[in-house]
Amino acid sequence: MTSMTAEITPQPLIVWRMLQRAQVQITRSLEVELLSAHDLAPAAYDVLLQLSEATGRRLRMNDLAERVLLSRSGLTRLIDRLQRDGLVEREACTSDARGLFAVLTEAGERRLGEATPTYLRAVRGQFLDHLEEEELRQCAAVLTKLFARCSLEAPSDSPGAAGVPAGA
Amino acid sequence: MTSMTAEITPQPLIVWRMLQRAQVQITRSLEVELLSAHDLAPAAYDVLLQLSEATGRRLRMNDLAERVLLSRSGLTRLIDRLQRDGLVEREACTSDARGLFAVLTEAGERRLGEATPTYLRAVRGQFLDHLEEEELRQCAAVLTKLFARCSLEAPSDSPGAAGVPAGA
DNA sequence: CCTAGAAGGTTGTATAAGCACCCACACCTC
DNA sequence: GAGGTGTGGGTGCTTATACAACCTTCTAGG
Repeated sequence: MTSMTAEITPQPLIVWRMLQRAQVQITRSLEVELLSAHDLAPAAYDVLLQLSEATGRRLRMNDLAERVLLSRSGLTRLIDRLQRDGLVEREACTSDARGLFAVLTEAGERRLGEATPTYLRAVRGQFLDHLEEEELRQCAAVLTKLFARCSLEAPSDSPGAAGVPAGA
Repeated sequence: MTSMTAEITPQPLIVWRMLQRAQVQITRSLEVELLSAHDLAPAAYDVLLQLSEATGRRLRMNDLAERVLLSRSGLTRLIDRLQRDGLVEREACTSDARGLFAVLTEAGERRLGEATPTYLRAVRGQFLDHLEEEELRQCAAVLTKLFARCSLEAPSDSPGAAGVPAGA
């Protein structure tokens, strides 16, 4: 059993450790698939996805950086790469000369479309498929609670965020 | 349901996205605390922790790399840094001249001891404290299931891992 | 207006991590 | 016991990311 001397890892801590490992391993497997099949890093996929969901398929750099949890400089470089590959473009913001939009291109949309089945397959295969509906609901509840109670920023489409009237 | 136009992100997917964000944000906050208070990156903390839990306070490089989910070269460099700071030492393996042990030093143990309250405070404050016992149990159950059913490698002290006969 | 300061983005630089490759030793077969 | 294969670990190089400093433009106050 886990105890026999002083208990170094109290039970709740183990949950944290498991969570960490699970997340890392799932993410890594996702990364491998996405990279090998579509030459797309997870962060890049995330950018394309966020853009595709945004109105006008465009987002201000700053806004986008927050959504994908990247520093602004990190996003600058990521967009550089995506632009080089023709998946996004930068477009000036007419109402604020400092501002720039990252805009999803046709090619970017296509690439996102190609990659999405891979993405879904990976996430389901490593995660979602192994949970019952009930368990999934529990996860959702727990996570929602965390976002509400910690200072965590919820994803734009989670319950508690704008466009999703929770109980609907 | 969540829909109102075409639902781009089916409900289960949202769980995944929330999980990702939560994990990243918690980890980041943990990193900030650990770095600012103890000049210890999370990976470094993890290494010290694993060593402290190992018998003889030592682990083979390869073994350690697996436990902290780092590539071998990544671990080589991390141990380099920790060794430079006097927190671990390398020690030859008598039974296999190729092998090396990473060994926790006194200083490393001390540093781990200092950092642990910070670590615990962060994990609890961002995560554990916000969940009821019941929710925690649900999380544990879900994660355990994942480790069992996916090809994920469980942490050494989780249920399902070696020295831990689940029900004990 | 003109200036002070804040905000949006990019650039310089540092760091951690991974992959591919390399060397030394171990094991196995003959 | 000599050669081939595999394993443990380290090195060279590339990459993604962060932080800090920077430039430009916007906004407020005088």
